[in-house]
Amino acid sequence: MRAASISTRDTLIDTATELFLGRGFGLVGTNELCAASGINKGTFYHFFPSKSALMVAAIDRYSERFAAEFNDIALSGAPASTRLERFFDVPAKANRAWKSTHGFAQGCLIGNISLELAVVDPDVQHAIKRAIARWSMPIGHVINALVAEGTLQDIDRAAAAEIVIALMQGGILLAKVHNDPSRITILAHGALSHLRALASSRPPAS
Amino acid sequence: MRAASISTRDTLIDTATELFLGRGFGLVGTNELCAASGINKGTFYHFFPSKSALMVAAIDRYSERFAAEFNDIALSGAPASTRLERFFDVPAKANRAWKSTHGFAQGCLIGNISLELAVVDPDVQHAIKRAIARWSMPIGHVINALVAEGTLQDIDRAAAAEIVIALMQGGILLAKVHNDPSRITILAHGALSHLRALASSRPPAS
DNA sequence: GCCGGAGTTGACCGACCGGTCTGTTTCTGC
DNA sequence: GCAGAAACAGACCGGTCGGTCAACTCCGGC
Repeated sequence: MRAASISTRDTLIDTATELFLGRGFGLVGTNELCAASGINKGTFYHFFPSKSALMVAAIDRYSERFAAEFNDIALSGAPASTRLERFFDVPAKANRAWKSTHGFAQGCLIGNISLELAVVDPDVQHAIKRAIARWSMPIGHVINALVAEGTLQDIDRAAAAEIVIALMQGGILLAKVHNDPSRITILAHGALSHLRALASSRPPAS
Repeated sequence: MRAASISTRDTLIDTATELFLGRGFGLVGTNELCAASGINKGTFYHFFPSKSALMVAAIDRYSERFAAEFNDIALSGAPASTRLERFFDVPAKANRAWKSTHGFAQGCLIGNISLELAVVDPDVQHAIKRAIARWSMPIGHVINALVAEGTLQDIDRAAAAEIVIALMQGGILLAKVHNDPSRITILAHGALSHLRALASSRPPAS
């Protein structure tokens, strides 16, 4: 049935996200993927031409899910500096949820997979760039607001948004190593100061 | 001969570091490891009980190499704030060197491998914690100096050092995604401001 | 001068890898 | 109610995986 087929594909993507988050790409096999999804090999390759194609789909869905949460924050009525800090709650919350069900902090699919496949598989590389671009938009929106209200000097929005993403990723790494999701939030406290220093040292026109 | 045996082990660790940096742990096989090292399977398992034991050895050597460079910077006569920024030159330089020989930015062995194996293999997890502790020492030394000279309010040294490491890791991720090692240096500019914000919001006694 | 052990070799192991193929079932459009 | 496509099943493929093993070389100590 068609409805079931869609959910089969979805199930595959969701379990893939779970497993790849836990052990990366190379250490998770197609058999395991199928078993965990409750489907057969043939069904797997009916929906995806390859294992790495599933990885791309997982990255896309994963990045869209987070982008939606970032958008909600960006469009909320809170003060811009508050919204900036709240962005960090998104990965922090996801990490806490994961930890409560799996027992350990999980990290970020984008950050984690980038080494393993970014170089080897161009499609994955593009998916990762797409994810960062998606996340940069709501974050850039808030940075815009910070500049407009004078909290921040004029600054390259895209570069600043990526700095924020980098701060998150750094925090996620600490969270993973120490198995403590609250480390992500700590990084949030310095984000605005960090951007301010960047704005004063590197004008956007440079 | 004994001399050759030591260098065989060293070769194995060095080529493992190269290969793991390029494609992670799971996607690099023992056969490839042996072929690239110019040795045989038996020799591999003469020196290491398992593939992941080699990973641990590679992490240890890798972290020691960087720790030595951090130490040099920490003990140099430069102003403390300059030393803080110079820490970021270490991964930036390594990334540039790698890019010039391999054509792409490589990332960091510790940051990259932590997802793949941190949970699965406790030995690797400990090696990663060891690496971060090693790096925290010279960085903490400079943070101490910043506090002593009044540039920074009193702050939890260990936590602050890990923040700096997190900033580096975030920068390394950007460098990898954009294949541009200079992204690491950009993160350095805001490091001091970031720590200052942290110091004022979270006193060390908390 | 030979003995023991470190170093090294490469064939070999079963398990599992990603992926293919041939069906069978189930839904949909007509 | 049937034709055709989409969904699903699962046996099967060659190859590679991490790891083992028995044999051999080489060298320092006695």
